[in-house]
Amino acid sequence: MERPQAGNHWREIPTEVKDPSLVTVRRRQIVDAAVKLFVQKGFHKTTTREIAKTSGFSIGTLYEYVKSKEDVLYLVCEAIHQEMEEKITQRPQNQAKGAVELKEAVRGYLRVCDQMSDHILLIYQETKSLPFESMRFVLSHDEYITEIFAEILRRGVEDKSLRPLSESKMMLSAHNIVVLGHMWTFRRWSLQKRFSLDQYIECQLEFLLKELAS
Amino acid sequence: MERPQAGNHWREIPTEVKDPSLVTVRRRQIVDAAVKLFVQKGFHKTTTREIAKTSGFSIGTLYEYVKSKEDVLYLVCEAIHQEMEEKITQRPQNQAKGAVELKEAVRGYLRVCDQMSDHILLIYQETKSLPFESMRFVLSHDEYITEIFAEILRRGVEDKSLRPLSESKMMLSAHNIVVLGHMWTFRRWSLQKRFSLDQYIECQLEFLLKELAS
DNA sequence: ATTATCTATAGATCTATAGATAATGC
DNA sequence: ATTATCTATAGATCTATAGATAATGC
Repeated sequence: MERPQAGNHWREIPTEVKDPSLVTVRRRQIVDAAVKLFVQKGFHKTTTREIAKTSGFSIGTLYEYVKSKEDVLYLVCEAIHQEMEEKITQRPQNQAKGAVELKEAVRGYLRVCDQMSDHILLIYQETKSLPFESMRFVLSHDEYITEIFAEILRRGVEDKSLRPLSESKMMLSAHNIVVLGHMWTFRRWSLQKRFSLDQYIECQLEFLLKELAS
Repeated sequence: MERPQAGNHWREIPTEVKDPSLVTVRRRQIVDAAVKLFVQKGFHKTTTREIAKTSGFSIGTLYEYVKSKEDVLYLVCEAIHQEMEEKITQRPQNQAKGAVELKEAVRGYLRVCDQMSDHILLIYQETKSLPFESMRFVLSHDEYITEIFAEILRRGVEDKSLRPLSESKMMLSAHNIVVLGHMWTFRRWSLQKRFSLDQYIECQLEFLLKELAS
């Protein structure tokens, strides 16, 4: 699964274990366990012992695959972002253009956010617990997603199905779109009183196209 | 300073100290110290000793004014919300109506968010660390702010300076407005590369009025 | 006498590692 | 022989409290 953008590589986390495929398997176990526990109780209230136990091995083994508890958090953030990027970019590239492409992309994106709401929430809440370097890697993911929408907007402006927009306004609109997905996750208790996912999507699209359509 | 809404009262946190005015003074010291520390290093990485020391008294004294560390977090959230509500509702009630009132209110709100960005961020990141009951009180603040904007939208629709909107779409738009302020805080590193606060406000208002103006 | 504050620490963690054991492959 | 895993625990916290001291007001 190639990363779609050159600048978007991940940090190497050191391990004591030699067999790379075993590292992959065990770290997947660690990530699955940790995601579950962090979503339930947050990073700080989860202990390394719990992570090890839920992963299916001992605390000693856990520390063969990571150097610290913060490494686990980084692996979790990385895995979540990879999953999001895959889901977003692997949408069937239908041939739509301009405003129609935008609608399709926003629909797809908001569905992904809905599926991954716990994970998005987790990242919002725990990113600041990462060491600075790791945090920068995590934040760059967000810029990447924003850039995807900026590109679609540029194409829409070019083919005149969207009204003319300065580069800055295009970026702002891209940010707004990304945030539409996040707000569905962190305001869900409030929003879901009134809206199903589909209603939310269609209403937001209506607003968005009032803003942008030519 | 009357609370502007009846349903919007705060939790009582028990104390061992008899003199209520002393409790007010000391808790203000605690909140000021804790806000500073939590913004810097987060709730979990801040120790009760640090809070006591920064407040200017001993750990023993701290525990005369709160029962637990989580009480401190609750007091912090409460103080931040009070400050926000005051700043938002005490805007000079100019006589503007409809779309103009909306613009003024959004401008005022986004300025408050800019001033309080560290605090808004803090609440986003640490609310889930509160015990359930406290969390509900904190979340109700958000609904209150949203309702302020919903009211303005209703008036604008009524006087026809805004286009007709169903009650649901009005609520959604109110949520969107509230989130405009929050996103300025949690995407500031990205947004401030391109926008000053004033530019951000005017661009978002332009988008918003394209959506809503009649 | 009562209230507020401080010092000292009990008790309960939790992370990370050292050293022992089991499994694998030559 | 090497690699992976486990057990047991060192060492370092951190929260919350008990009991001692100082300050206040009658």
